[in-house]
Amino acid sequence: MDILTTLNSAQREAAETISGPLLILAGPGSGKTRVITHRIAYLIRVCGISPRRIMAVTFTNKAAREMEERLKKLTSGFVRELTIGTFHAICVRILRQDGGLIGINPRFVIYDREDQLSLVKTAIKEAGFDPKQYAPSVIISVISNAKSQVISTQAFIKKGSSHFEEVVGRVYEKYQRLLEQNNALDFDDLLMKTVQLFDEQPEVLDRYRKKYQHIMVDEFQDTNLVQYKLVKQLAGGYRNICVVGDPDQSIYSWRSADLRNILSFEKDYPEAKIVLLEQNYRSTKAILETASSIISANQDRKPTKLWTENEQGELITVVETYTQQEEAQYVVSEIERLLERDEVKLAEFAVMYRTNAQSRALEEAFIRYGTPYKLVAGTRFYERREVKDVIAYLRFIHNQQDSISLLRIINIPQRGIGERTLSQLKNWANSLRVSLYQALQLMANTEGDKKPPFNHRIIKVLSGFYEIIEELVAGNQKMSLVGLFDLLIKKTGYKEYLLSMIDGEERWENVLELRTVARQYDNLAPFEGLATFLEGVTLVSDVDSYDESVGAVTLITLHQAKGLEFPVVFIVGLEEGILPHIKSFDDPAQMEEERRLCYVGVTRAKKRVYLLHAFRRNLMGSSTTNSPSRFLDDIPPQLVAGGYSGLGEESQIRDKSAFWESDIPVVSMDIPELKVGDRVLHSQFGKGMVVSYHQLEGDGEVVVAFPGVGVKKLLLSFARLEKVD
DNA sequence: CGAAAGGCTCTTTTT
DNA sequence: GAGCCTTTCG
Repeated sequence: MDILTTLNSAQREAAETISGPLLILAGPGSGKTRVITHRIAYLIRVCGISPRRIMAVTFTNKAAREMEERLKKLTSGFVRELTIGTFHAICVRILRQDGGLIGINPRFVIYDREDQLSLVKTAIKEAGFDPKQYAPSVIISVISNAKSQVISTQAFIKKGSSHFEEVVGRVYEKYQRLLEQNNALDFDDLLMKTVQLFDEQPEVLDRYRKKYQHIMVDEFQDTNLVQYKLVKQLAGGYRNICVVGDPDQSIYSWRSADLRNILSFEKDYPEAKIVLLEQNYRSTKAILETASSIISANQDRKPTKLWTENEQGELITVVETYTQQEEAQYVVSEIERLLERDEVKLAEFAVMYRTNAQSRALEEAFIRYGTPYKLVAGTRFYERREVKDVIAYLRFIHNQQDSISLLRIINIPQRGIGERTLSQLKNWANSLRVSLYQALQLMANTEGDKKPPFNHRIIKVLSGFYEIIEELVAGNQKMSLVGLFDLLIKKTGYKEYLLSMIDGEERWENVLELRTVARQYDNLAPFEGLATFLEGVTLVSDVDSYDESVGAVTLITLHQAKGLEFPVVFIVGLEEGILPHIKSFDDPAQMEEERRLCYVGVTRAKKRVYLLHAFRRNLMGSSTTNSPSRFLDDIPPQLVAGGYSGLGEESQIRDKSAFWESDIPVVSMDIPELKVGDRVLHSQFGKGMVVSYHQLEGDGEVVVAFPGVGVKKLLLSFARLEKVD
């Protein structure tokens, strides 16, 4: 019983309700995660339910990991057999295990957005259309939407009414056939095929139903129809299904998430108990009131009664700057100001924005001030070319039907296999009705008039590639993953290839980082290691690698910020056209989602909120002027420092502009000559060593490793580095 | 065949 | 401003 003593009465009720359907409507900061973890701990420790009979679905892998950590503490250990993960991760496991029954080869690879794009392009062409006339990305999103609602190709074609739908229908059909030929599934397939598996194989479903006595789903407001169906299938036996969500935080409708799932839940489970978590433990009264005033302007919602016992707290700061550069500069100088007052640490700040492009101006300001920051989406490690190349090799070694990977790697590093060679190979493979790789196999293993009609040079280069792959495939039978990795680099000459490039060093380091990731799978059996590794690298998201313990300011999109919290939050770009985004202007439902996005941002904050907007902003080269976001109008002036109520037509900021400029440190002092390996002294970070050095006009950009502090990118003119011996 | 240069189009958010 | 595609030249 002691497990639940730290919970308030509503939380406790939610945690104690273990049988039957349960809907928890949890406002921001209401201890939702606590309730879920404590509920699971209660099931295990008090009710004696085996962890193996519990499934918990989270929104990100990171959330799953954290929940597991917390549970380890609460249950003193034995959570290993718990099924916990995202819908996608859980479905992959199910399909590898049982997908064979609906014709899925367990060696399938998962196609990401980029792979999808090239496959859809092929599909469009094969269906006899022009990819320039029908944007592949649009077609992908229509197909994805269909899959999210478990609409098969046949069903799609049947219901298609417009000409466009007919086109998509035919492309959809081709696309699915291509996926099959490549033995690949896209993200949506992982979910849709699992639902199909359960539909078509009742005895398999029955096995899973019997296994999972308790199912919990977090972030339920952001589930789509296929996920809802899946939950419904699995919970069909015991009906012990607990879903947790907040309609006001639904921000993924563009990914086919459907708020109506909450209504469906109440309808499908009329006996469901509903628990409201309304006490907020996170934010000050001022912040909560600001958030409420923003969200209450939405028409299509039920009113809520969020409250907090926390103090009133600081007023909200609303700032208009002239440009986005000044906006960024304000953020950094304000952070530096608060840091000096010693109340807050670097990691306690977050800067949030609507679009990734906005991070650039921020980054530049952080670099200029030498203020450490971490960009959550920034690097997109797994989308880097060199990382994708190596993964494509590994993927192809795992599954030689994967022609998308084959086409990616066949001429990297350059082997003289160009477009013409490739089209000859394709034609020959098509005429024999075999895959590209089977064609290579035939070419290498047949003699006489069975030989392909290629000239000598082409046969030679293609054979060269084929032999490398064969050797690697053989290696995968007996080597550890890292062993295979190293063999791959050696046989392909990939390291030399990278190092011959201008930014080769950095790229090679990324490959080494990927190798470090691979090491985690090294203790698995040869074949298993590669399979698990590939699964892991395709299903990771940017937030998954986000580490809050790093001492740096967080730069993050509003979408990614969901579920996180920070003492101080800056939201930038509160402008008409940005937040709310221009794409939502003609659709009231989308506009409401923009508002929820703003609400999510504000409710991340514990102590202080800054809302910024710029008068002038550069978008795609040209400069635009935006008026302040309509969301700002909904904040009562008494909550805003200085009683902001819109600056009106005559923006005062133009006069202030000079003030901001004077705040920029002036380049005047001597700039030390530095080179890699030099030791330097920084007034704040102490002693460090120069890791890289870039000469700029009248300045220099250095990356310095400060022991115990971390790696920092600095501009010499601002960082005031001193060279030491 | 491949590197380099020039011209085009878009930009929301992502498992 | 960048990424993608096409064209051109070696």
